[in-house]
Amino acid sequence: MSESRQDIHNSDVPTLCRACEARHNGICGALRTDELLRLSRHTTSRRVPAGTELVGEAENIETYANVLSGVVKLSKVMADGRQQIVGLQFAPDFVGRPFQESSKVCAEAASDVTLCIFPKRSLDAMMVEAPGLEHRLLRQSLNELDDAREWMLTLGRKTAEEKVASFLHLIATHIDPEKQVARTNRAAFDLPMTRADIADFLGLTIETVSRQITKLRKAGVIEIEGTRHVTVPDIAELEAIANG
Amino acid sequence: MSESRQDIHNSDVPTLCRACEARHNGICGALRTDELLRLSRHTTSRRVPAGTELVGEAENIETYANVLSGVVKLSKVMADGRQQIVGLQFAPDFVGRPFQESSKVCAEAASDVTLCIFPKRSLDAMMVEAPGLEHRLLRQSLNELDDAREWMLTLGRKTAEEKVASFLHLIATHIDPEKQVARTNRAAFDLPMTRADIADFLGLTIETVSRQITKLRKAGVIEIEGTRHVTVPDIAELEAIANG
DNA sequence: CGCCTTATTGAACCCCATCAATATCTGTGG
DNA sequence: CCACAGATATTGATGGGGTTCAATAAGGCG
Repeated sequence: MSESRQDIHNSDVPTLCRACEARHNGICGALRTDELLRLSRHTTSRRVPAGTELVGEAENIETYANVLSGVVKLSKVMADGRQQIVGLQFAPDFVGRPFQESSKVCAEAASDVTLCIFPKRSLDAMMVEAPGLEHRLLRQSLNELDDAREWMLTLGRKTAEEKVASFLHLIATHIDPEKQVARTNRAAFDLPMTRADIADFLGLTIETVSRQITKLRKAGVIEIEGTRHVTVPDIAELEAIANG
Repeated sequence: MSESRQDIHNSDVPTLCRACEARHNGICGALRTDELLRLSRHTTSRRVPAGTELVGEAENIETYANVLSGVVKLSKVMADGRQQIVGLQFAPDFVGRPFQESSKVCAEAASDVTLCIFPKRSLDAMMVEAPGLEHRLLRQSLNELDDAREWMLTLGRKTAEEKVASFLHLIATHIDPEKQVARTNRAAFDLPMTRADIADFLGLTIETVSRQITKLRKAGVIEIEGTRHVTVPDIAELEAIANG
């Protein structure tokens, strides 16, 4: 879990990584200081504005990345344009698909995003030497699989109102990597994506999303300022609606 | 990919494993002969009839398993009974959730199933020694994640007809582990599950599934004998319908 | 054959999509 | 600072795909 915890304050650790590792619990935590240093030589930190396409669907992958801030959306598109968002990556998630030449999804910055980008080859090579890396990746993959399956239940069986409530609950509990599962029953945050994105995530239309948000607002389950800022006075109530 | 290929015919390999490994490409392929032998001491092969619950939702996990034949369904249930199947495991898939005490899904035999069952502790211990095991598990997890995301598109954006066509295509291409992606454009197979299961997999009702199957039959896309046996004269056509 | 489970078919309804109009937000330039 | 324009969001009216309720038919197994 934290093999390198004592390394965090080691002055040999790249500054970029120190700032990251101190707060997050990403895959790089599996690396020893010297490995981290080696990887960081080919690493660049980058800020990209919302809407930037990081990897196209069926496109060859040359790089991996860690999300440092913001939200990355993974989506799939059908021939006739129908779109479905199949995953949201928050800090400190790893973005990439090892063992595969090309991506089966499109990765795009949903909000403004800060990324730590490194070449596929570098990490692939390091995976052979440092088994802890594969261990971390396996853990994250299994968590993502749990999330994906949880979302399949939402997509397949929930009503529009339950879907929107589920989405708001997801964001409320994931947007801020600092306060892990805060014990307060209250949350305030900015929606990291447009109504169109939310609709594509929920398998709904923009109009239905808008109507359900209005409905939740009028019912006092959420409060909204502008179109993006949401306050949830009672997260438990929101969760109850999300789960029927 | 096949580190132990030369071991397959080694007489030291447990008979159970020899029969399995020869045909399939499961996670045990990552083990050396002596490791395989050690694991096999705690391993039992078991046939279970359709409907057998293997792991309950939120139940503690004591064992893992490999699917040797048949289909295992993974499902989630809401408080009010709404159900969604979130994964289908075919031979030689691994069934289990490492790094977690309890399961977030219910695993149940969809058809009659043959399993190779081993204690969680045994494999967990072996994962520490044999890094190749985690490598295999990572590969399978990433593939399952790809599958889950593909299915999210189906659940969120496809019509009932496209969903049923997608399901039939999935079964046609996965039911028989022997003939990997057969090059013929024709397929014949038995549906491994009831209409109720299919509905729960597609996020539809039994009635809608039945109507869409009838529709595909009348259109000549599929032929049906009894309620289970399906023939697909033109898989490409089925796939075209599945993808809009 | 007869019983029970599973599947099909029919009719009415409803939730969400679609089409359409209006409102609000955002940022840019006068 | 305000006006304007394009993008984004809300709200309304209508319609359709899938659900629901109900009845009939077909398998499966003693």
